[in-house]
Amino acid sequence: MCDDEPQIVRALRVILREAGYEVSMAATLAEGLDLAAREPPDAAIIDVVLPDGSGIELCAELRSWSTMPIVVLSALDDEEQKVLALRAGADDYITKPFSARELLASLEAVFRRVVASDEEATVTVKGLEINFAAHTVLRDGREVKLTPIEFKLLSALARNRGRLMTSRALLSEVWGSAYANDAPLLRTHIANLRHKIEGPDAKAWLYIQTEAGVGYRFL
Amino acid sequence: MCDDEPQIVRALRVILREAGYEVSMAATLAEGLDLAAREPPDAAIIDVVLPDGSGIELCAELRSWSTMPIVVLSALDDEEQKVLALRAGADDYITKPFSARELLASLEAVFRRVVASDEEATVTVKGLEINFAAHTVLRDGREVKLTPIEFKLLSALARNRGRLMTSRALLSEVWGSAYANDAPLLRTHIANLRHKIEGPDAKAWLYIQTEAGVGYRFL
DNA sequence: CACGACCGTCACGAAATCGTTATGCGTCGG
DNA sequence: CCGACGCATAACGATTTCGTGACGGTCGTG
Repeated sequence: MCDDEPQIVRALRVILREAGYEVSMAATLAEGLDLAAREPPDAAIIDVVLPDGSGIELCAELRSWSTMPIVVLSALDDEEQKVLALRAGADDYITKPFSARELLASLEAVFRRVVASDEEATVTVKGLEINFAAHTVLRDGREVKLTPIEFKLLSALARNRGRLMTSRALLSEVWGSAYANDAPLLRTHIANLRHKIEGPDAKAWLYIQTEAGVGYRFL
Repeated sequence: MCDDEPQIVRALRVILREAGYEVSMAATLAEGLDLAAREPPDAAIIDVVLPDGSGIELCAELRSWSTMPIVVLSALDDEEQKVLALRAGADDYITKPFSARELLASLEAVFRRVVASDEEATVTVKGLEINFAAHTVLRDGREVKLTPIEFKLLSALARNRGRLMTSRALLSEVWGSAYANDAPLLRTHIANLRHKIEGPDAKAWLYIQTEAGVGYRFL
């Protein structure tokens, strides 16, 4: 659980303990990241607003190396934010105030979903296999070497496969919200990424389509 | 394996043997309990319906004194029952009919998940054998002497074999969270460790791959 | 046809990261 | 008391990776 409001923390702890879960807590983004890395929990509950950043960033960060179920809490019922959270890899989005039953139901649903599609840590599309847990990409069986940023970029795209992602969304997910307007930056990295996952010689883009003026789409 | 339907028993035995597992069988709840106590297996596969009781009971019974991975088989895809089984301590729930691949995937997933708390497992990869209980490492039969920290480091990597571990995760697991940012520390110990488990002279790293900017991967 | 908007590509300097070696400190056993 | 050992830290060269700016191509519009 990652939240900085004492009330919420207390309430959550009681609810979860009572339901038989073991709970460990962090108050900031950094702490949450550290905690999750040190003793990986079965699931994560994250508040959107944290002292040192956005819970959605933390969500994306966790998703880059873990498949644990993630539930995001938010004070406002904003459709936009909800979509952002889910795109960043969250499994559910709950708005405060919420009832204990609501939260527990969400958790159980998320658990069921994960057990069912367990180890869906790998996405395969047209001969391109992306393994999130191992941080590897294979094209027709051969490994493709990607830089950290290229992998984050590809992950963000692949997690939303089929959907169009705006340049703004991609930039803030990979580089952080400070870079949200740096379109040229995104262009060069998309170019580099394409050359690695498409063949060295490719006439048409097979995996990453560009939607002029809007963004990019994976598939 | 604990099941009373001859067809299933035969099929399972073939599937598991073929995958390299050693199999012992029991037909009833009582037999299963007895077998598990007499020669504790690495994992248990239990049918929900047994002649003398419920497989879920057996599951709970085993859980009271063992941490072995447990997979529950059921003829009906009942959400309610699935939750019951998982609550009783099962690690996965598979509905019949199931494919061989499905079962094996489940088993592997469950093994990976449980290995963390399993102290008596021994991992062998490409001539490198790591015995967690005995704290020993053998390369091609010859013992390799490791310092305590080197062994902890190798263990952390080997327990998550195939997966990429963040430098941050490795540091907090081996040295504690206070060192989570001390990348240079990790580097030198990785270097020392490599020189001991790879030959004294090795052109490419066989066991520990490095993913620049992210972390390390064992395999 | 001229123009602007947008995209893909290339090249280059700055910064980050990695592997390695060396040094100093503390501990333990002989 | 002294040497051996494990460990943390520092330093350095080599390589990789990143961000930026410039350039050319394409498309749609007036």
